[in-house]
Amino acid sequence: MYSQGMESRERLVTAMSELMWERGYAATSPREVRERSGVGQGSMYHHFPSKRDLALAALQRNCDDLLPATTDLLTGPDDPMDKIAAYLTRPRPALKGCKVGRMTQDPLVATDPGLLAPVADAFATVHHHLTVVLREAAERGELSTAVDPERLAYLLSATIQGGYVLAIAAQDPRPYDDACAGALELLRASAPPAQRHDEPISTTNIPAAASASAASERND
Amino acid sequence: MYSQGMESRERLVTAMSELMWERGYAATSPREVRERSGVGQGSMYHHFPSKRDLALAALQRNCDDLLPATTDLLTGPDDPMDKIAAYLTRPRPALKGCKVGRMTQDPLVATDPGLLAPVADAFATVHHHLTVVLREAAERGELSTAVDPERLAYLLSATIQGGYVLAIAAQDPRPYDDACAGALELLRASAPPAQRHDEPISTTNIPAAASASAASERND
DNA sequence: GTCTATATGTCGATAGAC
DNA sequence: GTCTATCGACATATAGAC
Repeated sequence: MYSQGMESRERLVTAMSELMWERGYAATSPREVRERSGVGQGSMYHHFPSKRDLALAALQRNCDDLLPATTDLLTGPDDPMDKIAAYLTRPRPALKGCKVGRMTQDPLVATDPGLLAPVADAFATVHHHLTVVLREAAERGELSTAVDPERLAYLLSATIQGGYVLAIAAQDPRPYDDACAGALELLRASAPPAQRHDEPISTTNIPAAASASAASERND
Repeated sequence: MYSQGMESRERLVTAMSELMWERGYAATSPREVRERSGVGQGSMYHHFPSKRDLALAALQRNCDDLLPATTDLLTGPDDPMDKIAAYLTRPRPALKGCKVGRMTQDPLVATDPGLLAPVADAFATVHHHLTVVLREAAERGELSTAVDPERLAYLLSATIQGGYVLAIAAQDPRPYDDACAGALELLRASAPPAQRHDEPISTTNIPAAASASAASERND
């Protein structure tokens, strides 16, 4: 139930949004949406002729919720490697998974091009920005020029998405935090020796990732 | 429908196994299992008192199907970095996803410790073997000693699992192939200069990953 | 072990009054 | 725009004969 001032349509999208994150698309029923939103059966089908229409609006909403923060960060004025580090260590809900990425594992979404489109667009946008920043970092000698920035960009997105999978399997955010921390350290370790300004090579006393995943509720 | 010689119980597990991969647990109905297995209603509930019991058997089966190949590879006699390379470039069904990892995205599985256990065990086993091999590689100077092998092991598993997410979103195996290829190249690029015996540093003419994901049907 | 019949609930949607 | 009533189909079993 949400505040009375919120319009029905808005409440429906918000409820569907949350439920798709918590349970996925196929597993979310109109009844649950009605109950959580406090909107009646008639109103619901007035605003959205089918469950799929509501899901499309909710999916779009979830993408719009997550993308701007990432885009702003990656296109900001900071040093490229600092932006990569910030992207990889930003707090994320490791045990809840990604509002957007999770949708790819729902067969009803993955086989429906219309529903998959916003998800594909979101990942394509992140990939583009990551590629640009990684290329800049390589040009400054802050990471290896032996690996294609496009590939590295896919690697970083995959690390985050796969980190969720490992964390949920283990019911522990650590695999997520470790995967992201490992990616960042490996990027830095690949930098040409002249430019390396991080810690001396050592296998002991590696600081913990300070469980970035525990804190906030950002995502992709 | 499967061969007549197959026992009912076996046919049920096989059908459930396939359907859980294709559609997930929540979205698979007893009716579909009956139809695909050709086993009648009575027989089904004779062998498995509930859908969950059948799912547990199918999940166990999927883990048993995938683990041995990985374990054999990683504990084999080859050079550590060769084993890592083989693990990362092994053909996998990028657009179908992982039979085991996919289960973490099904809310009904993720919130049921009994169902999640075989999944958690499978990932823990892979993580253990990867850690051992990565540590060996680091000791031989074939990759950076600046990154904890445990973290790298999580990174590699996450790369594969996240690669599936990106490939399905894009409906194209390339993000999967690129993420894995990028991880391997980055590992190699991180090796101390003395031991690097791969290609000279260059940003052009990087060979394609030869779409490993298209070929076979191995998975995790 | 396998079969057919039956049961109870929910899904996703439609109808039509207000 | 919102309400209540209703619908046919399917989900997840259970009952009980063979």
